[in-house]
Amino acid sequence: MAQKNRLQYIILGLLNIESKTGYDLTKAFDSDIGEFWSANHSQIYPLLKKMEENELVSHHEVQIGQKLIKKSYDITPNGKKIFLEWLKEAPEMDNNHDEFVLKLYFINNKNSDLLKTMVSEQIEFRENKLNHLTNQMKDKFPNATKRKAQYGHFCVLKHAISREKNYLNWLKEI
Amino acid sequence: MAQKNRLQYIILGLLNIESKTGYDLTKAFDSDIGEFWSANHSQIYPLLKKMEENELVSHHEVQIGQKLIKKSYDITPNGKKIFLEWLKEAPEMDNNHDEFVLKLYFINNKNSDLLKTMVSEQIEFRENKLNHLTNQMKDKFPNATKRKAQYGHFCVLKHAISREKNYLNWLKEI
DNA sequence: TATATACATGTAATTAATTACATGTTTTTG
DNA sequence: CAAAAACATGTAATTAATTACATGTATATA
Repeated sequence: MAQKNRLQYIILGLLNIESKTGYDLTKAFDSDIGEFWSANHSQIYPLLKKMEENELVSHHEVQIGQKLIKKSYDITPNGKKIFLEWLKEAPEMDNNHDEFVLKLYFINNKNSDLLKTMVSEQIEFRENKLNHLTNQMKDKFPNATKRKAQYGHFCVLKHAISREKNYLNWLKEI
Repeated sequence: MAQKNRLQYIILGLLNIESKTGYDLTKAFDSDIGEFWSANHSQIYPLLKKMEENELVSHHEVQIGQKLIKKSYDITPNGKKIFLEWLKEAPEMDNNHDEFVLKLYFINNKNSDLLKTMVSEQIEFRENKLNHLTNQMKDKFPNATKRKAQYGHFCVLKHAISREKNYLNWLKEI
């Protein structure tokens, strides 16, 4: 694609919290981060290698059981520097690539059956998502202490929830 | 990237309205469609060529001035079929890749100066965007007739506006 | 104890998308 | 009329990201 190397910064951000293996990082995209970003292990492993060459991360080996040796990656001082610089830069604004919205753009007949089906399916989908997100919120931020400890994450989740609510309102108006 | 060929469908959708040149298509991403999707001419021209090979589009030549010959592309019956099939499919949901949100995720100190700067800069940015969008709305949909004629586009713009308002509310809460 | 599931780590092939390179014509405007 | 801006169309190099290929270990469970 030729994007702005965002995965690299996400990896740095996650390693900045604590040492992680490629597998741990991969899993992060199935849970927390996965709520708003995606990545595959087949992209993560080679990138970790490249980042190690560039001295943004290093790794130490951890023996598990009899044979298995895990590579646990750590952020280097240089990695921290690069990460903080990125945090401080103004974020790039790229478009919301929402395929539902894209499709809708091409539908000009207010009364078409296709529009009705699309909208009602989308409503169902979004309601499920909203449900999932509110559960996440209950699980992860049941009290003020947790909200403070991970304030950024809390805000992001709150954002996702209000976005879904707003999305649903809009859908119902159509 | 290995995405789902969405640009191809956008091109089909735009050609389905009327015959267009590569340049016209490119410009579409600076105006209407550009509000929520992006593409470069260096991606559009080769794709048009490929789509012509696949018989989704064809072109006819139009002489301009003395020397210049424009290629105006038309959607083929097969192209229309493919486009409508795509419209009917359930849209793929991919993540909102919002870099501001991503950065926020990594900031856990509620009182940090960085957070304050980031949020206030983002508020400014989003207010400009909201402003731009409401102007678009006034320009393009001043009356009910226009809203009906391009209902999809109208809905998309309304969505963008309500999304920005919601985004701003959320930002101000932080 | 067999077996399924989760853990763990890679590479290869392909495609999508950006940035930069490259060239020429037509129209507008000062 | 000269110059700038907009029109017009491509290619090349690079990078990002997905899907598929490939292999093996450790742990939980039936």
